[in-house]
Amino acid sequence: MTSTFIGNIEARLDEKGRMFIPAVYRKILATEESQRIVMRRDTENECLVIYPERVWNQRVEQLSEELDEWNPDDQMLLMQFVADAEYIEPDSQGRILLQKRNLQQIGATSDLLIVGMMNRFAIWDKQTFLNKRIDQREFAKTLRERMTKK
Amino acid sequence: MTSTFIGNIEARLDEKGRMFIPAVYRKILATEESQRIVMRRDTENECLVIYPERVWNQRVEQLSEELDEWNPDDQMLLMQFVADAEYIEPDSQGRILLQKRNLQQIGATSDLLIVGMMNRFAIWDKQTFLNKRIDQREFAKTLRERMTKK
DNA sequence: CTGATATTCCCCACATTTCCCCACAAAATA
DNA sequence: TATTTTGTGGGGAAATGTGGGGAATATCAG
Repeated sequence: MTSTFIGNIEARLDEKGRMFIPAVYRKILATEESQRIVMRRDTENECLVIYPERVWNQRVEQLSEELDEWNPDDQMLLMQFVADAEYIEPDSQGRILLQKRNLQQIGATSDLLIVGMMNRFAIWDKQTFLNKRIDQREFAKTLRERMTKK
Repeated sequence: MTSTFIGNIEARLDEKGRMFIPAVYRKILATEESQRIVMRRDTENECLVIYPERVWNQRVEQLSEELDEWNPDDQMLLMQFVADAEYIEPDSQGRILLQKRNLQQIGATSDLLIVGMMNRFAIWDKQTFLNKRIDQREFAKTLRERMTKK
């Protein structure tokens, strides 16, 4: 059983638009069969999601199975999902270069936050994430209510 | 049948922010298949919870099953649960390094208390725990009422 | 086609953090 | 009292995260 991406790690965007992938995450990526990773803006939130290739493939497959191959609307959905994704490759220091349009999509300043999501992880502008966060007490309450057996 | 985490043990935080895991607990951890452990602030109280990886995985799975994969609110809950956790690794002496933000979350002074919770255990600031404790008589009464068959 | 400009990416340098290791104190056990 | 186990405290090497120079490559206007 291998580790998963958990936790949140502060990261800085340098002048050249580069961001390091935390060593903890790099180690997990290194255990993957394929070293390639895929980045896509999240469908729900203002953040970028990074998938190990295997996980990306699973996700696309899941969508393909669920959506109708001969329904044009469904196919448009699938196409758009794929069209906004791209392979990215870390440099020799383990940093990735973020494009201006990607940065724009998440309203990036130079303070970013890398957030684990088990089989993948997300890049947020730090402040955006903090604003989005449910406050601790509220979080506990919602979770409690949601999980308590009726 | 393996032992569980019970009891409460005083622990000190050293200059570098390290805290030893009591030998009793280390022995229990050693019986786990995976040596990895996960730490997360507790959702309900001002303390840090330490899970053997197996127990952590169970918990996440439990949440995943209960929550809806395509409901954004549910996903936010799950993400926040995962985002506040981290793998921690004891050093060769069996100590763990606590980050400043973790210490802050529990209002840690240098006197801590390690409290068993069966399949996991918690780290409290000693004074915080003592304040939180239900007094003995009250405790007996509540327990009696709660357990008495109606 | 050519030169100017921007982009990408390799490399080196350095500050900071983490963690390995040793030494020893304190407590438990024999 | 001897001996093992457990807990405490640093020194310093190694890993990690930053930053930037500059070569190679791509982009583009004239």
